[in-house]
Order: sequence, then structure tokens, then C-alpha cells
Amino acid sequence: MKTSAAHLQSTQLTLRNLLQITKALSDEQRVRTLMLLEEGELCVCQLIELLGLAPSTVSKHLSILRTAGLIDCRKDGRWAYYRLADGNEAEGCKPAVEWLRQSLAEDRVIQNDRAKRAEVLDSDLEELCQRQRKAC
Amino acid sequence: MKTSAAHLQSTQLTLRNLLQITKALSDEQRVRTLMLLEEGELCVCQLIELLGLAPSTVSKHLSILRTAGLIDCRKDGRWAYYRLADGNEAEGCKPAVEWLRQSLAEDRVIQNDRAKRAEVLDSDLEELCQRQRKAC
DNA sequence: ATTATAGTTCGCCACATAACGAAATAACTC
DNA sequence: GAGTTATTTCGTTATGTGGCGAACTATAAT
Repeated sequence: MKTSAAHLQSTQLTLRNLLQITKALSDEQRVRTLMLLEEGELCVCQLIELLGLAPSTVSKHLSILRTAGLIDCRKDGRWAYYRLADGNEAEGCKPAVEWLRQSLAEDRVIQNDRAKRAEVLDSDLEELCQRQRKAC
Repeated sequence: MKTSAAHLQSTQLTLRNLLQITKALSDEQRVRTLMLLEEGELCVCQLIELLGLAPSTVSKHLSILRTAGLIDCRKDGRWAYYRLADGNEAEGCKPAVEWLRQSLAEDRVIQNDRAKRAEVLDSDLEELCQRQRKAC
């Protein structure tokens, strides 16, 4: 039996940093967000549409996920795109996100979110934002 | 390359149940508790000593961990012993606990707790409880 | 049976947090 | 430069949560 260094050697965290991650994972909207990003990056207005929350609320959730090191941000013109964190910085939380992904594979809410995600990606970004403005 | 069913097939959770677990993991004292139990069962008065919290507070934390399915309880006379959950019921949260264990292996707080744990296990249970009563 | 005691439950308080709308910011358009 | 717009920050409010002590429960010892 061959020993696999990749499996044995896992990224070390301080209790403080780990708690930042577990606190980030302890909210329904943030877990939904992560599972949505699992399939690829989304911009804030798309997440607003999918989560059904106010822009300021979504922004706050994203800020918490980013501070915990779970997601990264990319600005493109007026839009801000968020994606799951990768690279060395993210090694610490990857196992946690992987656990979420596998455990929730058959959850109704998550599956429903995924279906809506496909729809939202089909529609035009400008139109989506216009619709959201009208709704207020 | 051989596919391993044990790795691919993971226990499914509802979002609701998963959040119960992540909320349980989002508190410092509860994470410390899990890491202490990682090395074997402890009774409540030992945990009171190790965490430095009031009995009622420790009891509440244990209740939250138990409801989430992370730990089990065994009553022996006047004492209640808690241990990490095992068996089928616990499959859902095992990956999470394993992630904690590996990530926190080198954390100062956790290491210090482990050292104290050894001391507490050395001392007599009756004596420990007596000392706690006097402290109040 | 009475008393002592380990643990839990309950009620309370202080503080954290999720939600929103309004105001501020940053970036495009005209 | 002025106006438009996607996102963030700030202030407020309602609810959730961690902490404790007091009262309660269950078990053991006398």
C-alpha cells in the first residue's frame, strides 16, 4: 500500500481562521451561494436574483465569504464576478467546500437553485438588472 | 485507474441538517470540545474543567453538538460521558470532523487543551468535582 | 427516607448577526 | 462634466446566541 503525501499533508489553520470559515458556512444563504458558485462564477446581480435578497444583503454575505477565504472577486466594468477561491490561499477551506458539495448533491433546495441558475445564465445581464430595478 | 466507491459515495444530507452541523461547528468552545473528544470520551465535569465555563453553559454546548449528530452520550451512575458519534447516523458529519482534526493539528489552543486533557484524566473524578464545587 | 451531588433546563442579559433601505462609491454613457 | 447604474457601506431593527445563576431532575450514599 502506497502512502499518499497529498492526502496526509493537509493545510494547517489557526482555530481563529477555521472559525471564520465555519461561521461563514453556518448560514443558509451563504451555503446556497457557494453551491451556486461551484458550477462557475456569477455576478452580484445574478446572485441577487437567485437568492431573492436585497443587494446590500447579498453584498454583505459575499464579503463574509471573501474574508473567510472561500471566494474571490473579479471586477469587469460595472459588474463584479465572484467565484470559488482556488490557489494556495484556498487550500485550507477546500476540504470543507468539497464536503458541502458531496453532502448536498441531492438536496432539493440546492438542485432547485441549480436549475434557476441555468435560466439566469440564459437571460441577458442588462435585462436582468433592469428587471431588478423595476421591482423596487 | 480503479474507481473507489468508498470515496465517491458520500452520505447525503438535507440543507437543513447540514446547517445544523455547520452552526454547531461555528463556535470556539464547541470546536474545542470536539477536538478534546477526538482523543476519547470525557464526562461533563471534565469538560467543565477543560473549557473553563459554567456547567449549564457546557451542557448547552453538548446539547447542540448532540442534536447535530456530532456526539453521543453514555450515562454511568452520576456521570454522563460524551464521545464523538460513530456508526451510520454519524456518517454525514464524519468528513467535517476529520477536516477539523487535520486542519487544527498544529493549533496552539488545541494543543494546549490536549495537554490539559492528559492532566485532568490523571486526577480523580471525585476530587475534580469537589474542587469545582468549592470554586463556587 | 433523607441528603448530597452530577447534570440539565429555565430565565435572564449582553452582544452578535441577518435583513432592509438610504446614502456613498465606482464605472460606464452621453 | 452630468447622468445612469452596479455594487458597497452605513445605520437601524428584529431576531439569534453565548454566557451565567437558580431551580429542577436523577442517581448515589448514608
